[in-house]
Amino acid sequence: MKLSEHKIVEKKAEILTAAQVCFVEKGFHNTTINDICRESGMSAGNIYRYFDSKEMIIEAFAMEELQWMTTAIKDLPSSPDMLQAIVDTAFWTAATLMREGRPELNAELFAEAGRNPRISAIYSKFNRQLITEICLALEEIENNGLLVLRHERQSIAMLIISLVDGLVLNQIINTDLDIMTMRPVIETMVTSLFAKPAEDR
Amino acid sequence: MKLSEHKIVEKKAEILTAAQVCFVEKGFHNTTINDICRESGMSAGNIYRYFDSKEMIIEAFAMEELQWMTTAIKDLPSSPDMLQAIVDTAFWTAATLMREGRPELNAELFAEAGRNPRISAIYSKFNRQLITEICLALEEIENNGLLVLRHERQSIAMLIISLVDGLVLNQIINTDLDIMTMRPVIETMVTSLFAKPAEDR
DNA sequence: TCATTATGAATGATCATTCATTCATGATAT
DNA sequence: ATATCATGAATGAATGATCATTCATAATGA
Repeated sequence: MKLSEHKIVEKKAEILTAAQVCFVEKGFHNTTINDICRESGMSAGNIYRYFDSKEMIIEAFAMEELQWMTTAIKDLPSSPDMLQAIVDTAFWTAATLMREGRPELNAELFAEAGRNPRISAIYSKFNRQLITEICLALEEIENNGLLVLRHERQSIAMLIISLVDGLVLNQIINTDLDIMTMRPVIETMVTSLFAKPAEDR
Repeated sequence: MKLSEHKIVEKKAEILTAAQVCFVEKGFHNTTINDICRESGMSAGNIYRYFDSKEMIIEAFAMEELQWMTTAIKDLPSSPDMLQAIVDTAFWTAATLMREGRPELNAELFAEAGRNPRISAIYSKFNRQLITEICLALEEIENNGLLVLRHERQSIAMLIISLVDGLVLNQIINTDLDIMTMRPVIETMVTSLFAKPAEDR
């Protein structure tokens, strides 16, 4: 009996979940197909029915992981206090990315992007989306006139993204880096990028 | 004729330089000993006279790369304008780490630290040194009384480090990220962590 | 029964590591 | 000065392990 499209997606997801567990502890390249077999309870041959190669598993995984990040931003609420919304989202994103082996996966993705053009392309695409999204939010801030941006929208967006990425990755080597206690500092730094219309620069 | 201690160090350095070239383009795990042979013009057997294993080459390389970072900070000048010195050093460090395949190597190091306890230990050690060094500079700022820290010393140090790391790594996936145009934003963010004594918080 | 899914041993490639051998150079003896 | 030796440096083919991938076969179920 042929599997429905839906069931196929489910199977793939199952494999990717197993792969993720392996990737966290061994990284992309030290994870073997057999590791993924063990973790998913599937045979090697069967995994190859759903993915053409190990490479494709890594790619699909990267897509999924990065997709997560952009959807997280997508519902950046269009609240009256847009600045607070940005700070909250940045903080929440960092906090979420710091749980459950996520920092390790992020490091793996950066490293892979550095040498694998396909992963790099995927990452770039999502990153551009992310920047665009943040810029839109910044535009909204400018338009409502309560605050002035002290720098270019693009630059501000990149800096916020970098700050979050940096915090997440540093968690790997500094396990007692507690994001909660960082909140006030993050708030100060992000807020400093804006000024009241009167004072300007 | 036995090689002098000095010559041995030189040989090792030669191998590490070749390894670095390979690591940039293929990462630690896709680099083979033969790649390093080709790049260094040495035979496999000979390389094993200087390093016990590929693992040890990676470790030695990590040491060297991280050492660089701490020495860069070590001569954080004890200038009258300590705040400016910190901003300058952060900026200069980021700018330097963004050249010549360094972002790729940094990503590789983070990824490796996430799964290899020996690399993680090395990285943690250097990171602690870095934080200590920055905290000392912050203490000096507090002592001379011209500025007040708006947050804990440790937190400020970690945030600055994270910001720099994040910028460096984002360079990998955003090749038109130009650190020069980021300078004013970095300056704003770092400066925001301090206040004049009068206003305080 | 037959179409499809699943298995897992077999295949072939790649690699880290080893080791028998060669090479280079300085010391020693004539 | 020349020939011989000794020592450690360097080579690169061979070894053995590990893996991604394939495929002949079995299970499943409509």
